[in-house]
Amino acid sequence: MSESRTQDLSDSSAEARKPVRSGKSSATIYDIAKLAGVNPSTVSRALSKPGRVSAKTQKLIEDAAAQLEYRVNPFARALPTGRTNTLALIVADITNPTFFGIIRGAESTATARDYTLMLAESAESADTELTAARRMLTTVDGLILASPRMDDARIRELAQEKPVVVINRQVDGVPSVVPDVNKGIGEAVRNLAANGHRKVAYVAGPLQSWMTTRRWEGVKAACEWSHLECVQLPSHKPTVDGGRQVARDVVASGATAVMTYNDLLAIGLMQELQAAGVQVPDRISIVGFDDIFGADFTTPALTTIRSPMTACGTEAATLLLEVLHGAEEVSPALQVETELVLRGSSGRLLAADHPA
Amino acid sequence: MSESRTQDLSDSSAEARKPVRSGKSSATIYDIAKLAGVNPSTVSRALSKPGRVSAKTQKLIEDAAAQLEYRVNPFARALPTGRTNTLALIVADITNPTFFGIIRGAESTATARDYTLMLAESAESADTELTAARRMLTTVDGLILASPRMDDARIRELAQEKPVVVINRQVDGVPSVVPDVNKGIGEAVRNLAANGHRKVAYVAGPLQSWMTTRRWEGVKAACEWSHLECVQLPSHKPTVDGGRQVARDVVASGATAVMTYNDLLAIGLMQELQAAGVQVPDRISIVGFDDIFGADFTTPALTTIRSPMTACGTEAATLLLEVLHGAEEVSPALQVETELVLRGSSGRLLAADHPA
DNA sequence: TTGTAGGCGTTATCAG
DNA sequence: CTGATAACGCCTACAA
Repeated sequence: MSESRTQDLSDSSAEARKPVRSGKSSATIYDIAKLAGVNPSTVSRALSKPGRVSAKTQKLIEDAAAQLEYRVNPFARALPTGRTNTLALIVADITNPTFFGIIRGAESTATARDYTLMLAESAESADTELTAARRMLTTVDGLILASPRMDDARIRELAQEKPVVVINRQVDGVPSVVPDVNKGIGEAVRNLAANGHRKVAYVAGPLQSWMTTRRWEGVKAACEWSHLECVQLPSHKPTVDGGRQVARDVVASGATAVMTYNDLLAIGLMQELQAAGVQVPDRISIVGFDDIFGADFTTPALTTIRSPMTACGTEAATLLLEVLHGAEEVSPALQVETELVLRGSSGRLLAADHPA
Repeated sequence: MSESRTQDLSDSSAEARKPVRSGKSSATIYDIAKLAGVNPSTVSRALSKPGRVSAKTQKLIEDAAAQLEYRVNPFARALPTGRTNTLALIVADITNPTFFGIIRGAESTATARDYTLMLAESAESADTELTAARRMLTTVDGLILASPRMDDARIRELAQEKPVVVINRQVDGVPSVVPDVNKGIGEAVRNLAANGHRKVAYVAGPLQSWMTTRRWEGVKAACEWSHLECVQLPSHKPTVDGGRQVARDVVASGATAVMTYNDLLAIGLMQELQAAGVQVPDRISIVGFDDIFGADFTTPALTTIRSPMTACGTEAATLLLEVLHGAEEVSPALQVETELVLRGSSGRLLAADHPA
C-alpha cells in the first residue's frame, strides 16, 4: 500500500487539475522491469532488438509489456538515437490534383514501413518552402520535395543535413524521381502527326518549374523528328484560369494541335475554345499532361500524357527509406514512365485547308 | 580538462563510420550558454518564455543563438513537457477530392500557428484508422478525424488520451465540425420543386457514413415540406463507378430529379445516363454534394450543394488548437454553412407527362 | 534575475 | 546474458 504506482488517482481531489494530460500517463520500461523482475536495460534490449536476450526473459518481458499496455515513447527514443520514424513531404500546391497522387503514394509506403508522414505546402513560394523544410527537418528522418521551387543550392544545403529526395526535378547530388516525359510525348506527337496536324503549340508552365522546360524540350524534339512545326506559348498561371486566358494566343498561333504543361491548362483552354465556338477536336486538338483526377469529366474527355504521380510518391518514399536504412549508393535519378492516354480531345484535323 | 562535454570527436578515426547523421550535430543550449557566459537554464528561459530574463542577457543569448544557428531539439523539449507542436489528421480516403480541402485547411492553419501536420489515411477501414490513430497519438498533441469510420466508443477512447476533433460526424463528448446540410438541401429541393419536379431520388453513401444519414434525413424533410415524393436508393460505392451502376435504378425509380450523397456519384450517374441517351437535365435533373474539384468540368456542369471542406479543415484545426491552449469549454458541434451551387445539371423538367 | 540540480524515457557502454 | 550507469537536450522547481 505504499506509493508504488500511479493507480487510482481518480479520487485524489487535489490532482486532476492539469487541463492537458487527462489520461493516465502510460507505462515505462521501468514499470515493466519491476513487474518482470528484471533490469530496465534488459527490457530495452528485449523490446528493441530481439535475440539479445534469453527466450525466457523475453517472454516474461513481453507479457509484462502487454499487460501494462506499454507503448514506447517516441521522444525518449529519439533523444539518444536521433531517429524518429517520420518522413516529411513538401508539395508546391495542395490544391493542385497533381500532388494528390504523390501524397497518397508517399503516405502509403511510409505507413507500410511503419513510418509516418508529415505534410506541408509551399504555396508555390520558395521562401515558404525553405521555412517549412527547416522546421520539419529537425523532426524527421528524411525529406521529400515535390516540385520544389527553391534553387538547387538550397536543396543541396538541406540534403547535407538529412537525406532528401526530390520529385519532378533533378538536382546534382540529390537523388530524385522524375517522369521520363519522352515516351509519352513521343506517342502524342506521332499521333498528332498521323492525324494530319502540321503545327503544334506548347503552352508552358511557370518559369521556376524545372518540368516545364523538360516538357518543352521533349515536345520540340519530338516535333522535329516528325517534321512538325512547333511553337511555345507562355501562360499566366498553370491553372484552369490560365488556360482560359491563353486561348486567344493559341488560336492566333495558327496551330491545330496544342500540348499543355498540365491538365489544368488544357481544361481551361478547352472550355474557352468551346465557348468561342471552336470545335474540339475538329478544329483544334488538345493534349494535356498528368492525367489528373477529373481529366475524363470533360466533354470531350481529355487526351493527356499520364504521369504516374502515385508511383512517383511511392518511389520517392522507397528511395528515401533505402537511404535511411544505410543503402550506400542509390540511383541518382529514378525514371518513371509516361504514356499517352488517348481520349476525345484530340483527333483527326477537319480544318478548312484539309478537305475531308 | 576533465571529461566535461563531448567536443572534438571529429578526429577520432574510429568514428565517422555511422552512415546516418552526416552533418555536424547542431548546437545546444549548453553551447549557447558557454558562448554567452551564462547558465544553460538561463538560456532555456530566454528562448522559451521571454520576459523572465533581463533585457541585456536576453540579447546576449539571442545573439549567441543566432551565431550558432541554434535550433531547438523538439524531442528534448517534448520529453519533459509532452508537447510537440504537432497535429495529426486522418482522412478516410486520400483519393477522394472531398478531403483535399480538409487537408489544405488543416495544414494551413496548423502551419500558421507554428504547428506541423501529420497525415494518414484509413482507406475507409475502421481498423486501419484505429491503428493509425494509435500510432500517431503518441507523437502528436491532438488529432483530427475526418469522416471517421470507427465507432463512437473508439473515438471517445482516443479522445480521452489526447484532444480529438471530428469532422463530418458527431460523437457525444467530442468536439466536432459538421456542415449544416439543411440550408443547402432546402435551397436545392425548393429549386427542384419550382422547376416542376414531383419525385426526388436520393442516392445514398456508405452505411458506416454518418453523413449519408444526415443528408437523407435532410432531403426527406425538405421534400415533405415542399410536398415532393422522395425515395432513397442504395449505392455500391461512393465513387464515379458507383454512380454509373446506380443509373438503372434511378431510371426505374421514376424520379425526375436525383440528389446524391456526393459529387462522385453524381458525375458517374450523369455519365451513364447520357451514355444511355437520357438527357440531363431535360429528362432528369442531378444535384451532387460537396462541390469537389472538377464538378464544373462536366457538360453540363454539375449543380451541387457546396460543403465548405476547407473551412471544415480550418475550423477543426482551430478548435483543436484552442483546446490545446487551455480553452475550457468549446462548442461541442461547430456548424459550417452549405449552399446550393446552381449549374447546368439541374433545371426545368421537360418530361413527356409535362408538355411544354 | 540567475544558477543548481534533478528528472523526462530510452539507448548504449561497460562491467560482471 | 544481464545489471549498473551515463548520456541525449531541455525544462523547472528551488535556492541563492
